[in-house]
Amino acid sequence: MTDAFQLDTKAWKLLEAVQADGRAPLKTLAEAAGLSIAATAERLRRLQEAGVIRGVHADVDPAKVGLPVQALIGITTAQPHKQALLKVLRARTEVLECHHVTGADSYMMHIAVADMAALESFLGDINRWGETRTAIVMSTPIFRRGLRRQ
Amino acid sequence: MTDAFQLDTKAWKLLEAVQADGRAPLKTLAEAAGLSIAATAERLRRLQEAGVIRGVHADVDPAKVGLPVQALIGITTAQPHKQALLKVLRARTEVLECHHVTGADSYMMHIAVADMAALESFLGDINRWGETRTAIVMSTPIFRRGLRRQ
DNA sequence: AATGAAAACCCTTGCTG
DNA sequence: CAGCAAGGGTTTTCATT
Repeated sequence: MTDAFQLDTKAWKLLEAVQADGRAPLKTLAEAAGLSIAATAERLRRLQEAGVIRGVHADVDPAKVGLPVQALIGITTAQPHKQALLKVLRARTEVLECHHVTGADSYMMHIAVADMAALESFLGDINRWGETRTAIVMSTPIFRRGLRRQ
Repeated sequence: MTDAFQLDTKAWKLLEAVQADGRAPLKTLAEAAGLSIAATAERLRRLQEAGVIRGVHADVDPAKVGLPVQALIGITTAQPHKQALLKVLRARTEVLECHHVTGADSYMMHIAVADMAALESFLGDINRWGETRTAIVMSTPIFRRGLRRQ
């Protein structure tokens, strides 16, 4: 189900190229991978079908659209409340990402909000479901790095 | 410098469309935004120039390329060691993302590794720079959700 | 800023080696 | 998988508003 896909050098070069620029024309990706255009199109199609490439998405800067404050929030919730909490989190546009994790926290999430008042309000709302721990993001020195061949 | 960009309804529709499918043809994006193809291309160009769109990237599933174990790691480091630690983290392909945060932790990072042995080895290496706290990611119920109009 | 139309470029398909 | 060619789409450019 979640098995690793067999990737040769050309597949890795192709993945690196399409991670770097998802809108690059096939011609450019083909040159990067050392493949013909037709072979590149076919490989891309298969990588997507296999789920190696989950999608291609524009990355929008939260700060540029009015959400300059980011935070990482952990929340400890009792098992019976997990589903209700998740439903609430899914409904809140502030939540960029949320992981179900081992340890003291049940969930760790990454949020972006307009200002400290919005953060306070968000925390007030979710505190109903458990105790939270919040770390404000000051900067992001390593940002969503593409996967490379080990 | 990091000022919010003025976005009208059509710009938001365009952003939503290109976040949903970064490789969609201009024709499709244009229909989603209610613009002509030429106007769509021009707006996309300006959104990228302004940094609202930071890039368009293929999203590769770590599990499918041999990195099925993910973890969120916090590390507490004394100020004089921060630069050295960051240099190490940048050099390690395991690190997907790393935030400089407020609170007890200096950095919070998201990593993907091949197995528990690789996680143990990674932690052993960075423990030289400070105390770490590790949460294993069991699942990711909310994954890199695109930004929507508030 | 937006439009429509022309020109340039790109992608797909089918074929051969 | 490469190369080629034909065709149909797509993107870019540009004159116009």
